[in-house]
Amino acid sequence: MLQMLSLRRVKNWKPILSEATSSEDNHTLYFQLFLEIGIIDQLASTAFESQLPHGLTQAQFSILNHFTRLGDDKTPADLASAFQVTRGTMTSTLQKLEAKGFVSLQPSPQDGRSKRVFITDDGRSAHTDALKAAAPTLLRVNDALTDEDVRAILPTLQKLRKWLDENR
Amino acid sequence: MLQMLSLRRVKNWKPILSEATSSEDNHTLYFQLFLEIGIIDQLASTAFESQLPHGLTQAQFSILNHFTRLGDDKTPADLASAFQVTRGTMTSTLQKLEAKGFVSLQPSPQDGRSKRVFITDDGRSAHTDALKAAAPTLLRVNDALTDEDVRAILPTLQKLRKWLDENR
DNA sequence: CTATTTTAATTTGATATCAAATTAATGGAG
DNA sequence: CTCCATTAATTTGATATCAAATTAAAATAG
Repeated sequence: MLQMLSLRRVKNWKPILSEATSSEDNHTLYFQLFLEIGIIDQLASTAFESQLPHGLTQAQFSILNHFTRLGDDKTPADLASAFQVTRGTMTSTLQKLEAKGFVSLQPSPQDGRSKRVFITDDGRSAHTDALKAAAPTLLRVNDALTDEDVRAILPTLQKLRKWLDENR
Repeated sequence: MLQMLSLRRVKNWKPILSEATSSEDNHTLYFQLFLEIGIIDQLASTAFESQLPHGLTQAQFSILNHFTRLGDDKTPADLASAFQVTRGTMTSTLQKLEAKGFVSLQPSPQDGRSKRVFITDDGRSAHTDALKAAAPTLLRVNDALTDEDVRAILPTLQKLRKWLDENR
């Protein structure tokens, strides 16, 4: 499937030595985009994780965050799919969260193979603590970008994210 | 690279505070920005890494890419700092690259404790192979974004990346 | 109904990474 | 010069993750 998209069939393709609109190939432009995004993600993730309370990893925080927004009562398989990790990884992450008392796992009434995962009151509280801890660091980014900067680029990033999510 | 340990794994995020103060608006705006960036990075990295030739990991490719962009003759400590990994991790990654013949490590003439890392001709060639392998996938993104979309957001992303890099 | 296939969760073995300990070399204070 | 603190790289032990194998239950085919 990917092979069908040879260079010459892609819209906006230009010969390498063309001076038409840019000194760089399209693929270089996109590579640059993903390189910037990758560096930003790495720097931001490192900063964020170092502030998480209760010994939470980002994986653990992400699950609490998911539950507070979209509700709990999910299967481990649901969560593995939502976060795009293997079920084995989700088994491990949920065991860590359960050991901390932040989620509760119960057998599924409908399916003897399955389980249902719920967030506990302590889990909700830990999630709130994490958001509070992260806020000051997030707000420091105001030294680099204005709100208008962010609002100007968010729609394009959302468009890209949705496309990547639907075309993976 | 960071796998699930990342903001980028948090899908379907929505602001908590619909009636927030401007300060709270701010932090949710920036949280949303980093979530979009994180998800994009995760999806793009997964797609990219699966196409890498020569058994290159993303960490290994990143070093070859760094050398072709910014020049080689760096110390392992320089590279560890540039990529925000520990020196132990960099030791390991460089050993893998050296085993493949893509970099060469030489004792520093100035400092008996230190080494200098160089990219080899095979390393440059592997880097080119990787870019060629990735190009078709990168260009598919043209289905989601125009070149103008990308050129419009790149300066803001660069500004953010530079600020994060200088303020970590 | 029984046998087979599929699915859910877990376990196992491998790898990438980190933090902390170790080794070796440098540089500075006396 | 000698001793001590610092620095560069590596090693070690731990953890998060993945792919593949395993176990148990459900769904399906005959």
